[in-house]
Amino acid sequence: MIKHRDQKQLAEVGGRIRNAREERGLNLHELARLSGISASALSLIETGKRDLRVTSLLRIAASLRVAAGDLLGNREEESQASKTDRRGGYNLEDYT
Amino acid sequence: MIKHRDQKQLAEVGGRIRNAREERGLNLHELARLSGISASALSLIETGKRDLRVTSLLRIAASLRVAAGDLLGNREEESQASKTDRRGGYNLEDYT
DNA sequence: TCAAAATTTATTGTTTTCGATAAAATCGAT
DNA sequence: ATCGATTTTATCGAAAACAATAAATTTTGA
Repeated sequence: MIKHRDQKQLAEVGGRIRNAREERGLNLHELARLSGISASALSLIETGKRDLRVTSLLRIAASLRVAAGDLLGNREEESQASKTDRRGGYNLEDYT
Repeated sequence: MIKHRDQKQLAEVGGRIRNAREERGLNLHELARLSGISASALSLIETGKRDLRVTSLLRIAASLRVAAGDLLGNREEESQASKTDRRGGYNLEDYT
């Protein structure tokens, strides 16, 4: 199952894929044939229910002729980083 | 195992991660703690031997404070698309 | 040279992606 | 309301990601 903190991001990525696909007038089966990813997997991806692999993202981007980075939301909000760290601004707390 | 046609792309992504990590003076264990991805997995990723999940890429990018799209090589060469297709420039051949 | 640090590789077990398929649900046009 | 197209959801099996750990290798610097 997908971690709660990842869901939002995956839903955003999926939404961008869906937008690009629909802008191009493709249905899931057509994108499946173009990308080599099954329509059922694409449905899960577009609805943010699956954490796809990077090469899958790259294939989808190539099929839709979109820059892969755009699907990740490249020009978006910066997460505010903690300021309590040494070593050039890095907080080496454990990941949580 | 990773498909031959994906290796080059993954190696490029891995190389960009490594560059960003080294620019920041972090070692694999430190990035592991920041990102929640083990150092051994990071080694495989940086050397292009593992097809990481999108949320892993996003966590690495956040840890390194790099735009995730930059790790995918956002400003790169365009793959020349085939010209033999209907439907607004889409070639619906099977994926191979 | 030598030793510590960093990275790579290997192993094991768990979880997840993914294709294939089919069935259920939703949507759209008539 | 109905029919067809599209999308969603579920199930199965195979392949792969991943954590944890440890061993091997490479790099670095004293």
